[in-house]
Amino acid sequence: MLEEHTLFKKHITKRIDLEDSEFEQFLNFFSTKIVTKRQFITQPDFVPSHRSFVCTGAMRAYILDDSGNEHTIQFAIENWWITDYNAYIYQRPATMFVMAQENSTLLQISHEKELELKALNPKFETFFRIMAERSTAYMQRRVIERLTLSAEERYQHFLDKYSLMVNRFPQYTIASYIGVTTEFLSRMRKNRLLK
Amino acid sequence: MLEEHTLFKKHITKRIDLEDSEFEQFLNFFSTKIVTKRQFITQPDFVPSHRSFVCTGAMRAYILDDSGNEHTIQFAIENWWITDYNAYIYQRPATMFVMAQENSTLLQISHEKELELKALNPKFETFFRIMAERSTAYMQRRVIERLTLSAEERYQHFLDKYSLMVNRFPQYTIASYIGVTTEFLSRMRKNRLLK
DNA sequence: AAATAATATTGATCTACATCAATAATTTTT
DNA sequence: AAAAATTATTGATGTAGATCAATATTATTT
Repeated sequence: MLEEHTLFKKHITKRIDLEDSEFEQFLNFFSTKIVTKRQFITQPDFVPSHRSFVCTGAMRAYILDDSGNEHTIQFAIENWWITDYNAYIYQRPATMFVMAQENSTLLQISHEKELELKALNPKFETFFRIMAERSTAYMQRRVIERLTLSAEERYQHFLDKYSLMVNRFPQYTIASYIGVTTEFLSRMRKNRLLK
Repeated sequence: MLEEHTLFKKHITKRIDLEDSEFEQFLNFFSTKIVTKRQFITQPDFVPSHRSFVCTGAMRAYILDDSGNEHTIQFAIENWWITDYNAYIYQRPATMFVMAQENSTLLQISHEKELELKALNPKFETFFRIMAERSTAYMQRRVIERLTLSAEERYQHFLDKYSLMVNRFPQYTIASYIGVTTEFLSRMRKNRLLK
């Protein structure tokens, strides 16, 4: 089995218990896609046909507001999933860009195939349920952080939780993820050094 | 069948296709709970044992930050589900209060029962998957709104989308949901009148 | 190794929103 | 119908973080 498939298998079987043959069946619904740095896999106004699992590399989802500012919605490195979630599940035109931040290898499943897959075996349905539940929980934590923490605290949390991301994404993308300008993040970092 | 069960049935069967007998089975895992205004069904430090569906009434989930300020995480009126999501799915101590904002009737399922239920019939699993997916999508929209919209715009969106909520929850709770102080929301409302 | 493009820093200034304190209005309880 | 409790408004003032513009640094391409 290919190296990236081993990691994918680990990822899946950590969440649901599968026979080897079941995993093979699961895997068969996915196709490999290679993207190069700065390449987009999703763009506004196009319905995103796939959900992507990052085998190697780094991806980022962001939106552009009316003033032309980027706001990072999600980062994804190895073993993370990424897509324009709203657009994907409702099969509506995307509002996000999903871009390769590094050359990346993805495992992709189409929306149609995903429906088939879930119908095939209740365990597969369970897998997607668990993923969705955890995503909700994660998003809710993000809402809570935004409501209750200062910019500095949000940055510290980011460093604590996503230390692996910090060095792989430009600083301005992290600023846009925690909800500050790149200038302000720069100043916060300077202040920390002075202390 | 009781009136509230009819609404519950509609809610479920809108998402998955069930025989009457299957719905009866589903319903059997739930118990009815009546709560009076200002009563808490979840408090910080206690593991929330249940997920609740509001048959009648109005509930609100909020957290208290270090300065003692309330931040509303979720509103729920008829046909909405509510719980401390993170705490419930991971069965950890809650960080939220979930409080009755009006006298309410709830249909509750315990975490244990929910596990049983999902194992019983793949359709039930599908139901929870769909719910979780939509919750993720909803939460993500909220993250995006917070990143891209001004306080006024967030308030307008709230009015547009949750007009039914507006008159059933105190204004300060709406302020805390969109992420402003009650004073500032009051001022925004005044400015709108002047225009 | 230059040239170019992308990213990060710094300074000056501005503003959206918070804080604090008082009062007014509304709802609930007795 | 008062009294008490809860919620909403208003004014004065403060500040976290934004904006704009310039420059410095780092990474990428030729």
